[in-house]
Amino acid sequence: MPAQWPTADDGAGRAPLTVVDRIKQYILVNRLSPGDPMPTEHELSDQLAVSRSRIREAMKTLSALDIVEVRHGYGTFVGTLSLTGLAESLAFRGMLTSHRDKHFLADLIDLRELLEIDWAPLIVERLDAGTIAAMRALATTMVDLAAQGREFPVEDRQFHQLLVSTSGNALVGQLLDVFWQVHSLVSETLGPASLLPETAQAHHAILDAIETGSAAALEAAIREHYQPIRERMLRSTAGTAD
Amino acid sequence: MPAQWPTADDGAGRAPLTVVDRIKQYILVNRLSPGDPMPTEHELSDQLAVSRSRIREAMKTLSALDIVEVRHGYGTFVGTLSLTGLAESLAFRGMLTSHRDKHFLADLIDLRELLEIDWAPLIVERLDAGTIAAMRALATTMVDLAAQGREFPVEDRQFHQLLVSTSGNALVGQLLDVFWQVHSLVSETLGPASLLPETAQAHHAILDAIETGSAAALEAAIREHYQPIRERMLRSTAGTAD
DNA sequence: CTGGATTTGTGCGTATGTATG
DNA sequence: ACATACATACGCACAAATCCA
Repeated sequence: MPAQWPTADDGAGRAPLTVVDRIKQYILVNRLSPGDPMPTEHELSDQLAVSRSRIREAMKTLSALDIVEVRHGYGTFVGTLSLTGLAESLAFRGMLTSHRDKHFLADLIDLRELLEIDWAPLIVERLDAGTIAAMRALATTMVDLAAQGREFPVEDRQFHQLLVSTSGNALVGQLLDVFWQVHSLVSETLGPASLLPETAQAHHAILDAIETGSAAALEAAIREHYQPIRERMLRSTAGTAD
Repeated sequence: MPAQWPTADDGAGRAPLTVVDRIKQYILVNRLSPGDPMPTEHELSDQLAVSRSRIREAMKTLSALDIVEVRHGYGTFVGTLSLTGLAESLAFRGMLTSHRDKHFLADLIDLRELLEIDWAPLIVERLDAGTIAAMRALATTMVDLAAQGREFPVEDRQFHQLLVSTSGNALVGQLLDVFWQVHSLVSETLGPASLLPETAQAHHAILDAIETGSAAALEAAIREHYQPIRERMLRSTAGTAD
């Protein structure tokens, strides 16, 4: 089946399509899936009748949104449509505004807490024993690391990923993971972590609540988990009054 | 005050910074705010010692994330850090996967409903009379348009923006607005709208519930609002079995 | 309103680095 | 080790848009 190439003028609406839009159209019309190879820059340049510079700039836009993925010296492929762009954008917003606008981090934490609590009833009902065991192991590792004064980003991130994996809503899982990344990045700029043992222990408390089978208990445990994080944030912003 | 320019080698970690990162650094170090002018491409090219093509490609990445905003023939400015990139990315994901993967739209609707319901207690408590009046006017307009068989995207979008404006959480407001845009774009590909009168009337029901002062009533009204939307989606996906 | 200056947008040629086989 | 295909990078010239005197 020959590839179909979108034209510059889009039928009815007479506004000429941008190069970015025409490349998106190409992917849609030819029903490509994530991972499928894209034409080379040279071929795109020929088929769309624009210079390679424009193709490259369009590709930069598309790869920033993970619509395409460029592999140096190899080729270009349809991207996985992940939310890396959102993570970058939010992280930068946090860095830029955390001086004067403390709302951002607070809003971010509120949203994380809110979304996890939303799934509490489903979690106590459907989280399977295997997942719980894996989370328990992560929590134990976190406590150990905290006792040594070390942080535990990988374990924490995976713990929360597993927690909402029950929801069955892929979008909320990806969103929460992005929020975790942003929170992690931005809070690094607020000085060293604090209250590590409390934070680590809170994960055990979450698992305990799940095993009681009470959604209300889980909700309370999740709220308590975010408490030391909030305190640290408030103290940091109080200290860096510019 | 002279501008500070970031160097390629970032102090400790000896991995050379990318052009994108160095431009981000420039914004951060010089404490620029959204709307502030950026150096010209030529000046960036000189100061960062890379060609203008590279600067332009980096700018494309940054403008895709709304970190900078480029105005043809005028200049480049620090962007508003909006979530337009997320909207584009999600919209494309929806277009690409809505054929074989019906989860996406369903997850999106679930998330919208969930987040609006989260704020129901706060809404019934704090939404002021002026805002309610404005929303009532929008709902009336929607019903009128629906009676004529016309759609009402602008009114619907603004209605939901006002609904969550009470939350005080700017992030959730922006996220919900993005979800609205994505939902609107993707559902266009599922054929013409249906159940317009029911959908329009549901907005009046939401306001009625708010005026009763009961969070539970509001929650129920919000759920009912999303019901015809879900039905339409299910019927569309059933009809387009590829 | 008309230039003219500034700035971004576009096109092209060429050389270099990088991955695959 | 070599050849090929591809992405990366640079520099220049000109077009188009915007602003301001």
